[in-house]
Amino acid sequence: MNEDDLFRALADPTRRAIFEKLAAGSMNASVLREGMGISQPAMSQHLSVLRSAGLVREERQGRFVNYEVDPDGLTHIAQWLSKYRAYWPARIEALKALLKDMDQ
Amino acid sequence: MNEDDLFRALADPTRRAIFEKLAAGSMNASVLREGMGISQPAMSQHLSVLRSAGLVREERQGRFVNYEVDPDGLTHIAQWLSKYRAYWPARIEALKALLKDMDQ
DNA sequence: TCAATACATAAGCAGTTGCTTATGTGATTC
DNA sequence: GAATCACATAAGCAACTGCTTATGTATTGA
Repeated sequence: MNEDDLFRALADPTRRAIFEKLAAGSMNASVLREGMGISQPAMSQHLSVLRSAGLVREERQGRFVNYEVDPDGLTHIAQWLSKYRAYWPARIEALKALLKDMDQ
Repeated sequence: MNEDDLFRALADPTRRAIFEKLAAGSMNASVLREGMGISQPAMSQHLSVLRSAGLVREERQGRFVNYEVDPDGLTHIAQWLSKYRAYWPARIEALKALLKDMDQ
């Protein structure tokens, strides 16, 4: 779970779509695959990449494997991003709102 | 300058190193290449990728081309990240500090 | 226990990536 | 204006990626 794995995992649009879908709520690999237009092994491989990047974690439930967003990966990106805060324009309203949320 | 270009640009460790070096201060491609162990064309190609991703911008100065961090790319990543704020653990102190900086 | 289900792994392949050397293009300097 | 310097582009190539089909491995239920 290093920086390289993280950015490389997010570099693929299909994996970002999977991640985004999981962010809406945890689900198993089969449900996750619905409407994505890829084979079952492809999904399994993508989930493996996301998992070793720390973006997703799994929990076996019977013969299903439930996947959910792992905050660790997101935290790592936030830390990477924070290194460059000197370059952020002051007018990022969305981010300001985010910070206010975090103060609660 | 879409999301795909952004994450794909950051997926390469050499490009992240270039970006990090530029974050410490703008400089031209030759100075940037010092100690990086890649050829001049390789550097030119990396800078081209970073530029079309919106992470870096250039300004010709005589026969030199000065490169600097483009805040647009970072803003875009921050926006992407903010979509998943629901999953951030409350204890991200670094980010909290960042937010306080931005309120000024 | 045997068939079915959910998922992972193996193997192979076409397309992409990052690098190199070679060459082209502006800008400067003599 | 010819040589030089800073950088970009072209072409080619080895390595990597993301996909497929085929097969393996747990888990469940009849």
